[in-house]
Amino acid sequence: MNSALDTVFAALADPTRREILRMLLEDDMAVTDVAYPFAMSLAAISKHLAILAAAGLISQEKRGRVKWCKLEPDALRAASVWMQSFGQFEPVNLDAFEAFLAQELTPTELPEGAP
Amino acid sequence: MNSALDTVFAALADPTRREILRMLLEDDMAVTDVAYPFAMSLAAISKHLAILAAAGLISQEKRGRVKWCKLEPDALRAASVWMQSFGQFEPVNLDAFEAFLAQELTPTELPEGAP
DNA sequence: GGCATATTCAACCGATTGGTTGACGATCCC
DNA sequence: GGGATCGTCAACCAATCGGTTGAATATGCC
Repeated sequence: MNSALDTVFAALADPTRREILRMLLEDDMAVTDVAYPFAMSLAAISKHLAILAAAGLISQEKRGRVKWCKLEPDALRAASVWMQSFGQFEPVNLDAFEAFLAQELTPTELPEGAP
Repeated sequence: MNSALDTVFAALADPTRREILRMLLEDDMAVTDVAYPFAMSLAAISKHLAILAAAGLISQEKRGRVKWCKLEPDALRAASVWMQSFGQFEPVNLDAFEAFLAQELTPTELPEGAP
């Protein structure tokens, strides 16, 4: 029924894959460079990347010989929303939050740069 | 190394287990009652509950014959924090967010984490 | 052309997962 | 005591997972 959450959570359940995501948080990387710090074969990393891509957590684009991997953090949104529905620990009303955002951010002061 | 996130995300990767958590969000339940809506054996549900308990997502307390299952949403906190570290999808300044919360919530409905 | 580099494919392997069934141990209640 | 209810245990099964190795496919470079 809800296989998007299945694949996202399953992808996040492996520490190698979480570490890959953490690495991609800093910058886009080629498959070989992703594999370098890990004590496993390139083929294994290639499989992990395929799983992350299937979950939508990364995208892959081939330029020439090398395939670049890019983090797609939006794929975490559904999972995050699901988790927040249990959120006694994150008790905010999302509608109110979005209203807050809409009112707080002027067109010229984008979120990251806000003083 | 980081097996807490492993077990939590793995537990969340199964739709049956997520549905169980959703049910427990409404109220504590006995094992038999948890199993009732599912088209699978009681033993299967018992295993799912053991996995959720091992991940810390529920607690189980036996009173007489019946074993009561209780949601433990705090176990989601570590996973939620991990996910938010990727939080381009949550582009808001956290300070502003907390200010919003402080202003929006009356003192009687403060979240547990509020200062 | 020919070699090196980047990545995947295919076959295999052992361990784990999600499910079943049947037997079993507790507990409640008449 | 004895039957019904609650839940787990143990053994089994097919499918999936995470990894390996070796061959294959592109692509870049001299």
